Amino acid sequence: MANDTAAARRGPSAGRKEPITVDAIIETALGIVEREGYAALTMRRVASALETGPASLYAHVVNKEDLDELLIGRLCAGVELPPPDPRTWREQIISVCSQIRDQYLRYPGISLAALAVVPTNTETLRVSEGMLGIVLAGGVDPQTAAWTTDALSLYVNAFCLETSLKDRHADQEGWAVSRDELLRRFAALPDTFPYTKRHAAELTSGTALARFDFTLNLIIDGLGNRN
Amino acid sequence: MANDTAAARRGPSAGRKEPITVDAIIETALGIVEREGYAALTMRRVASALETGPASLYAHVVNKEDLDELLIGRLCAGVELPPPDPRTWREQIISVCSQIRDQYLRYPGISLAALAVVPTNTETLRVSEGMLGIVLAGGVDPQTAAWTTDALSLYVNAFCLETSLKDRHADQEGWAVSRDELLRRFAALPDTFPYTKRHAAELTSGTALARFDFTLNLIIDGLGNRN
DNA sequence: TCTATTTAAGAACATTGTTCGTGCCAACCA
DNA sequence: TGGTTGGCACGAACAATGTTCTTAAATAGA
Repeated sequence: MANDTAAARRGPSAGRKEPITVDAIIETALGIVEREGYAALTMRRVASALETGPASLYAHVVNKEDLDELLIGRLCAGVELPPPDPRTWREQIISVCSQIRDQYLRYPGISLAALAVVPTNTETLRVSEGMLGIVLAGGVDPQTAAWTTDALSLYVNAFCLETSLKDRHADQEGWAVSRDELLRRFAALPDTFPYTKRHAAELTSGTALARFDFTLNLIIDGLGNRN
Repeated sequence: MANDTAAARRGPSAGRKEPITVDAIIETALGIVEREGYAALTMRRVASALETGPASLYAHVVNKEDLDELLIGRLCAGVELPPPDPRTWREQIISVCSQIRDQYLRYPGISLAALAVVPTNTETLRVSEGMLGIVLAGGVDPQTAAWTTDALSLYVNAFCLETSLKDRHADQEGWAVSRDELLRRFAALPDTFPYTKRHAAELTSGTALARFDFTLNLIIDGLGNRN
C-alpha cells in the first residue's frame, strides 16, 4: 500500500528504532534547549525531533509543565553534593551554587522553568538538603540556615534567568550592548543622575561571573555577623 | 443603516468617548494584571477592555514587549526615592526595596516582565540611581555599592516573581500547600534527607515578607564586613 | 486464535502575537 | 470652499502554541 513505510506505521514502537520513552523525551528536550534556548522548547519541536506528532508525547508526559519539572529534576540530579565539612563549608556552598549556575547557563532560559517548579520535587529537594547540611556545618543556627539556603537558590535562579534573557536580547538584532556603549549612554545622561554618571565605570565593570561570586560572598559574609 | 451605531464608526476617535492613547492602554493593562494576573495580559484582552480589536493597539504600541516595558516604567515611576541620608541609609534602602516589592506584588506576575526589560529604561534607571545614592551615603565603596544595588534589585525581582508564581499555583486546583501539608511531606521523607526532616519547622516557618526582610538584612549586613 | 490494553498518530480546536488592506475622519492648502 | 493628504481604527487573516478527540495498530494474555 501507499503508507506502508516504517514511519507511517501505527502502534507501540512500530518500525521505530527507538521507542518513545520519558527518558528519550527528556534527552531530546535538553538538546533543543542547549542548542536553541528555552523559548524554542515547544511540544511540537520535541515531537518533530523524535520524528512524530505532538500528540504522541502526551502518552508519556502529562503536560508541558510536567516536562519542565522533569528537565529541572534531571539538571538537579547532575549536581554533586559534598559531605558537609565544617572547615571548608564556605567553599562547599559556593561550589554547589556554581554547579547549579553552570547547569542552568548551559541550557539558556531554563531557569524560568526552575522558578515555576514546585519545591516538592525529589531532585530539587535533594539539592536543598545538601545545601542546608553545608550551611548547618558552618555553625549557623537552623532558622538562619534554612532561610539562607532559600535565599541562595532564589538568587542563583534569578541570576541565571537574567543572564539568559540578556544573552537572548544580545543575540537578536545587534543589541550587543557592549561596555563602551553602556558607558557612552551613562555619560549622556542628564544631571539628575549624578551617581550613575560618576560611577559609570564601577556600574559596568566586572563579568557576570564576577558579580555572581561577589553576591554569593556578600550573603555568606552577612552570615558571619550572627553566627 | 444597520451599522450606524457610534461604536461601528471608523476613523480617529469616531463616536468614542475616550480615544485610544498610550496612557489608556497602560492603565487598562495594569487593571487587568491587578485583577487577573500577568498571564491574563494579552493584547486581545486589553483591546476588548477598550472595546476594540487587537490591531488597533499596534498604532500606539510597537510590541507586547514594548507594552511590558511601559508597564514597568509606570510602576517604577511610583516609587519614592528619599534624599540619601548617611544616618538612616539602611532604613532608606529597605524602604525603597519594599516599595518595589509592594508595587510588583500588587500586579501579580509582572516581575517576569521586569526581569526581561533592558536596564536602559528611564524610570528603572531612576530607581537604580536612587538606590546607588543611598548605598553610597552609607559609606560603601563605589565598586561594592554598584554591585550591591544590582544584587538587591535582582533579588527583589526574583522574590516577587517566585511569590506570584506560587500564588498562581495556589489559586489553581486546591494546591494551597499549607504549612501543615508541607510539614507532613517533610516528615514522610526517607532518611536520606536528615537535615530537611530535622529542621522542617525552620524551613517552613515565617511569612514571605519575613523572609524578604531577612534576606535584605543579610545582604546589607554583609556590607558591614567591608565598609 | 481471539480479545483487551497500551501506544502511536492524524486531525482539529481554542488562544496567542502580529500584519495587511481598507476605510474613515480631521486638518491643511490653495 | 473644495480637494488632498496623513494618520488612526478596524476586520480579517496568518503562523505558531498547548492540548484533546478519535482512530488505528501492535503487543500481551487467555
